[in-house]
Amino acid sequence: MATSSEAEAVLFDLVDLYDRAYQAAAAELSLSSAQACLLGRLDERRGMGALADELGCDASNITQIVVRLEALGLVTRERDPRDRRARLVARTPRGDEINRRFAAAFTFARTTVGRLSPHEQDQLTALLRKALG
Amino acid sequence: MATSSEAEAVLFDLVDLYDRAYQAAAAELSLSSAQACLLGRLDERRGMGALADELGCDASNITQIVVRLEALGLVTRERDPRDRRARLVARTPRGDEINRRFAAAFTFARTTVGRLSPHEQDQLTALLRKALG
DNA sequence: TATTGTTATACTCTATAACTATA
DNA sequence: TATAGTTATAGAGTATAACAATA
Repeated sequence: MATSSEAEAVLFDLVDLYDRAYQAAAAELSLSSAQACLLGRLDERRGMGALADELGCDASNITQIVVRLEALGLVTRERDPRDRRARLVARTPRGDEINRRFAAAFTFARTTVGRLSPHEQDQLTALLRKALG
Repeated sequence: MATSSEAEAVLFDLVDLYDRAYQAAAAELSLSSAQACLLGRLDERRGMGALADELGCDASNITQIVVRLEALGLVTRERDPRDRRARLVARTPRGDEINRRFAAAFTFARTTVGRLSPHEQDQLTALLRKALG
C-alpha cells in the first residue's frame, strides 16, 4: 500500500469503508454499485453520452447498465425529438422510489459526518477541499 | 445521491477521485484494482482465507485473483507444511518489483495530503478518526 | 464431522471494435 | 463525413453451490 503517513492511512480506511457501505446499501435493494450510482444521477433526464462522461466510462458500458435498469422497470429510454440519434434516460416512478430507498439505506456518509460537531464538519470540508486542490 | 451536506459532498468527491486514481495506477502496470490491492497485502505471506477476510469477499473469489497473479508470475502458492489443506500466498521477486512500482504510481493520497501543512495533516487525521468512530 | 480451498456456473462491470441510424 | 448509441465479444470481479483433501 502507498500509505506511509497517518493521514494517508486514514484516507485509505475511509475510502474502503465508504465503498463497502455503498455496495451494501445497493445490495439491500438488489442493485449493483454501478446501477445505484447511475440511478442517482437521473434527477434530471440525461443522454447516454452525458452519463458516460459523468461516470468516466465507455458509452457501451452505459448501454449495458441502462438496459438492465430498464428491464427492472427503473428507467425509461426515449428518443430525443430534437436529435433522433440521441436517447434520454429518465427514472420511472418506481426508479424514484428505489432511489429514495437507496439514499435512506446508504447511511455511511451521514453517520460519519454526524459524529463531528458543526464546526468540525466545516473544518473537515475546508481541509478536504484544500487537499483536493 | 445521499450527499445533503457540504461535508458529505466532499467525501463523495474524495472517494470517487481516490478510486479512479487507484484504478489508473493499477492499469499502468496492467493490473486490475483487485489484483493491485491483493498484491499490496502480501508484505507477509498469507493464507487464502485470511486474504478473503481482509478484502471482504468470498474465498472462491480470492482463488480466481490469485490464480491470475500466479499466471503473471507475481505470486506463488505453497502448501502450508503445518496444515496441508491451507496454502500460503507470497509475492515473487517480480511481484515485489511490480508492487513497488504500483506504490510509486499511486500518487493520489500522497499528493492530496501533501497539499496540507503538517498541522493540517494532523487535524485531518484527527477529524477522520473521530468521524470513523 | 468441520475446515481449507477449488471448481463449475452464472451474473455484472468494463473496454474495444464494428455497426446502424441520424445529423 | 461525423456523431450518438448499440451490438458482439472478451476478460475480469464477484457470489453460490457442490466438491476434494485434510484435520
